[in-house]
Amino acid sequence: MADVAEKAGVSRALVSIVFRNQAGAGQETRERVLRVADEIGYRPDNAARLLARGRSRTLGVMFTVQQTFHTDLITGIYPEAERLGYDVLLSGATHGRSEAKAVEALLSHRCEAVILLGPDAEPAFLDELGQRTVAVSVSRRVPRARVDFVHSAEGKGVRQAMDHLVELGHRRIVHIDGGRGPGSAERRRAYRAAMRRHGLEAEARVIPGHHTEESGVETGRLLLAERDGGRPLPTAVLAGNDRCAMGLLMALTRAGVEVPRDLSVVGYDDSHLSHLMPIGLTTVRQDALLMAEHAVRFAVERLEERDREPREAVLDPKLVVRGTSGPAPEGPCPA
Amino acid sequence: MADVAEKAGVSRALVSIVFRNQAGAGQETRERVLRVADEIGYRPDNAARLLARGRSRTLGVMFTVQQTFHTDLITGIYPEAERLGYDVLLSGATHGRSEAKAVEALLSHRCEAVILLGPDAEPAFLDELGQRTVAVSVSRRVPRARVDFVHSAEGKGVRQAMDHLVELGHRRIVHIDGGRGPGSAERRRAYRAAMRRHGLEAEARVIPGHHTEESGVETGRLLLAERDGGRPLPTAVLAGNDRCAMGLLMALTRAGVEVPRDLSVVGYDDSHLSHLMPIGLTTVRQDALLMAEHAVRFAVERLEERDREPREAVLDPKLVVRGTSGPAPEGPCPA
DNA sequence: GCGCGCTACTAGCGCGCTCTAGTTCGAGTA
DNA sequence: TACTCGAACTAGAGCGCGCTAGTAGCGCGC
Repeated sequence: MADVAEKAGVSRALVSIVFRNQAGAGQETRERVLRVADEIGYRPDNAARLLARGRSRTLGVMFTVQQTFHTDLITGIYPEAERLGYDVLLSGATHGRSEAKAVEALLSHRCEAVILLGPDAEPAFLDELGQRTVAVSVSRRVPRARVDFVHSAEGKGVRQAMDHLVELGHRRIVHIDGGRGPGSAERRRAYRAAMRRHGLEAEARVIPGHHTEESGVETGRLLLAERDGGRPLPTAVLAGNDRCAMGLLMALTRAGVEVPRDLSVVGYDDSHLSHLMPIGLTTVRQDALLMAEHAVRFAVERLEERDREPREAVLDPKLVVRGTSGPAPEGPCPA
Repeated sequence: MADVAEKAGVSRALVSIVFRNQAGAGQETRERVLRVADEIGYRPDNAARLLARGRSRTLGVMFTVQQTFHTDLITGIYPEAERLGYDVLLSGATHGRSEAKAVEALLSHRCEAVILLGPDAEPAFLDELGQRTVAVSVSRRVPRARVDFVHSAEGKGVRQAMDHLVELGHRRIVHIDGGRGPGSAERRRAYRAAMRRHGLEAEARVIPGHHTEESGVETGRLLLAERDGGRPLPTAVLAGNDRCAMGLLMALTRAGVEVPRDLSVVGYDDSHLSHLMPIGLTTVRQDALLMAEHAVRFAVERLEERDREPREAVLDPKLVVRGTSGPAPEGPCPA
């Protein structure tokens, strides 16, 4: 920077002004400074910048690598953050790199706020984080923590899916649970409520699982084993999310079960996996772009107005009917 | 930091020593400092740290959101970087956020080296980047640029796939090209060579495409239209990558073409999509973990020994036979 | 001629840390 | 006793910027 200043015949402060696009520099000087900087190959150093100005204007995003829905969200986070003048830093939680570690990395890089995509951490951890900094949780509700929250109305999504299935004549509808996964608890509750509402309480069954393909495969195996033991297959399965649904489909199709003729499957997320299936996965769409925008806006607004209370955004999901759901094997029989 | 120092009754320098785990502090003092820091809630500020020590020990990783293979790579990058004492910063290229922008973000955050996952940028850009900093390209060869390079032996992978198909009796084998995608040129070349080697030169056909599901779908439509126009379907397709293969499968299966009975499909990458298909995608596996480790090691070693020449690592891929490849419809007929 | 306001610019402190070059002190050695 | 030496600790400069408070110069109205 000093070099640029000298070569352009101005002071460092002036160079600083030019690079911050601040008023107080003549047009001519401005151009000269930029030209010289380009020649020398000077680019402002972010670390020093952050240090000097106290604020980093950087949002940290923690996500789970492999979760395709998260990449959809990230795609939406970048432009919205840029629009509001914020930088974005990504930190992935993976096998062997815990969420805590990922978040720690973000904080030590001076992120002013953290956006957590489908966090799986302890509520206590999240609350503490919320006290320490501005935090937004996407997809996972954290009851009493000081954390903004963006999610889709899980209940509504599940209800739409269930109504769709019941309308198709399904009665033996099973739900694969998402365990501690984001949204699972709400989905499970909504499933139970829907079964009750349709008078299918006796048929209700929640199979424990989680939001991975493996879980779907396992459940598939379980159901097949039960069938071989005499218990009939369910006619429809509401999976915990798309990945789980995909695993289930794989296991069933391999065993000769035809979807949707023998059994219907509904996923959740409408991650870009959904339309990959040859027949297309019927699923509940969450508007990732909109969720991302809300998350960013919440973070930024809490940043600019520090004592503001955390808020909650609930977006309406929408059932997307594709090829994996069809009439119940027994044919329609209105309950 | 000053607060911690004061409260612990030591100098700031000593606190610094403790937090850097450096020799020069008594065991007792060390514990006291850490305890006080914890009480106050002090955590060292990375920006200041970087600034002060001149080196950031941070690797930047540019990846393409949505590319599942990249997430596989990232999973491998984190632990290896940590092992070598480096921090990792992620920056995604998405729709509307160019690779240049993503890289710029990394550099301005003081990354010492950049690892580019399947970069799609101009060779000139990459070369310039290589001059400016330590850069490693994964999957994409950059002819004369000052950039390390990690990839799998595309030729070998394609050859294995082609041998597999020919062995199954296929002769009309089509290749969907990956356009400018990483590895495409090599794969195309190897496909042509394999066809020639098997005396199928006359049957060789490369359909332009790229590494996305959409491209696969389009090609599927094209082939079906051609069939309806009288030109027979190929008996096997070697797709540019897994995503393309998935799209193709979707299009074909929807139209009633049965895989692998009517047509075999082979992908490339063995991204975690591959085992999702009900019947499992036959594909060429690239060892993401190993590639990630090499990339990190290259970057670090060039960092520690600055005048070292860029290197190239070529890893052997392996054909993974799953359900989408089977005997040619006409039955085996050794060429 | 004077003060006024305005634009274009500058000096220099401080952000939170690391690091070099010390100082202090007690144990070991001749 | 006089010294060396290493371990434990400290003072203070400096990393590359942003920012506040200021100065220089100029046209303006009275």
